[in-house]
Amino acid sequence: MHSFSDPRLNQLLAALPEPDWQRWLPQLECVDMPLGQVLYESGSTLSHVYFPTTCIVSLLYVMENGASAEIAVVGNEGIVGVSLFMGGESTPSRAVVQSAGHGYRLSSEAIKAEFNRAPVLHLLLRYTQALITQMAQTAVCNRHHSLDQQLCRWLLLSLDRLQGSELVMTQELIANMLGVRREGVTEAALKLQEAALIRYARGRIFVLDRKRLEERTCECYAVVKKEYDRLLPKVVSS
Amino acid sequence: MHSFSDPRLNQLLAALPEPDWQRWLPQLECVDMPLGQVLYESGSTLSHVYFPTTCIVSLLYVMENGASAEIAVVGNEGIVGVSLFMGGESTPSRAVVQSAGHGYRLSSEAIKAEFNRAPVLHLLLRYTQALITQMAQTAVCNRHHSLDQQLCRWLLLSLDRLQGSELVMTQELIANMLGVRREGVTEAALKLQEAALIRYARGRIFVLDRKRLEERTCECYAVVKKEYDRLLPKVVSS
DNA sequence: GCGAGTGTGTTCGCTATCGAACATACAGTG
DNA sequence: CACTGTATGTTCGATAGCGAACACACTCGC
Repeated sequence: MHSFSDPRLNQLLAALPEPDWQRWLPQLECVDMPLGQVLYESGSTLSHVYFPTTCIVSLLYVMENGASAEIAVVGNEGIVGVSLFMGGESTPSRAVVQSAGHGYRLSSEAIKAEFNRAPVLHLLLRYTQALITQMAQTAVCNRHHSLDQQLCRWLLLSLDRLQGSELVMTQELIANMLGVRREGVTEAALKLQEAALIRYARGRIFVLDRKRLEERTCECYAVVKKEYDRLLPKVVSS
Repeated sequence: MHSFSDPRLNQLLAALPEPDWQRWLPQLECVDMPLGQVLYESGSTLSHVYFPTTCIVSLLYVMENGASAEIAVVGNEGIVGVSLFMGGESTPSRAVVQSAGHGYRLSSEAIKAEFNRAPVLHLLLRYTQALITQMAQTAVCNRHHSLDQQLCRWLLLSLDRLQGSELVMTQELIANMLGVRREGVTEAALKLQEAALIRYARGRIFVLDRKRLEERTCECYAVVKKEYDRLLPKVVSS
């Protein structure tokens, strides 16, 4: 028994009309995506687009001084490497696997060829608009909301892209994503643990009370969620 | 003598191949864009896309409590209303004229019809990628850089979208855009004035030393600038 | 069962920004 | 010219998050 996941766990792939799907299938290549793997570097020419199935990928901007901040997160609802079909070939950010799992990839030539066929295009563009919303909301949240709220938002966004309620993730890594100090994350996480919203231990976080996390986060989470729901095809629960 | 500007002051329109341009021209409608005009509201269905020629438009997210933050700025290099061709029809932000002037607009039906013709598409998508970069960098900047640096960035981004070196803009408005207090902008602006980088008086800001503004801002400005230069057609100086 | 490495908890002083309140000063109106 | 509104300047205490340093504690490999 191999560990390859069903490509249609990715919602964009799942939403492809049958003829498109049949054409894509032979070109899709399953790839293992271990924690920390870099899918593309800032400014590098992308060779593939990635469709996560069971992993989560962070889009990070890495500053000149080495500090970084997550500007968006992509899971099985999306695609990594939109700059390939947006026409830029590269983008000044890095894509890193934030939660290990699998995904499928398609070569840049294949995606560009596909993109020149109209029907597929609209689905990918709608997804891109949702991604834009997530970025915009990240900007707003960074400006206006507390670390506590941002941690809740981050947990929820990650949770939405995984099955189950466990995240494999250290506070140090979360701090890198949010662009804050690790100590700040420790304090915020302590509060959440004391309030029995989450429980964690050495790199594992269990979400105990999702509902109250949603109450505790800022409006940014809901705005992004609503926009993904609006723009992307409904998921049939598997 | 009317005050209508040449539509080809907009760089995207200017970059249209001749046949496309001939087809678009009769559909373009010149519109006056006074300070503060709202081109679209959060969530509303867009009726037109706008091509600024001599104005600047801010894309703002307005929070539940009424506070706002600018997530991107569009001038004669771009187009307002990308969600129309991205497929979403609306977006959870507001577009407001930040600097008065003129622009041209195209009805949603027209832009969608045009978008289904391949060649035009690539130009608009490349622009959209540049816009995505601006948003991502806004998120990073909000997280990591000082108000002083952000003010420099904002001035430079605005300056790039105007001819001349004067901005008509109060500190209060800048504060709204940056999502900070007006007093903070006053302090930062004072420093810049004392250093003779700018001079201002009652809603007019004169940039005296652009070079040193660039030295003083964070890397975010250069990242965005470089990406616009890379992705968009070269401008022929008029 | 020991040690090294990793993950988490705690503390302290520091700084940028906030929130609120108030002062000044210029510009257009009548 | 006086009045009014708008734009800018200044101050004060409060606070969130930073930077640095250090303590503890669990886990894995030997």
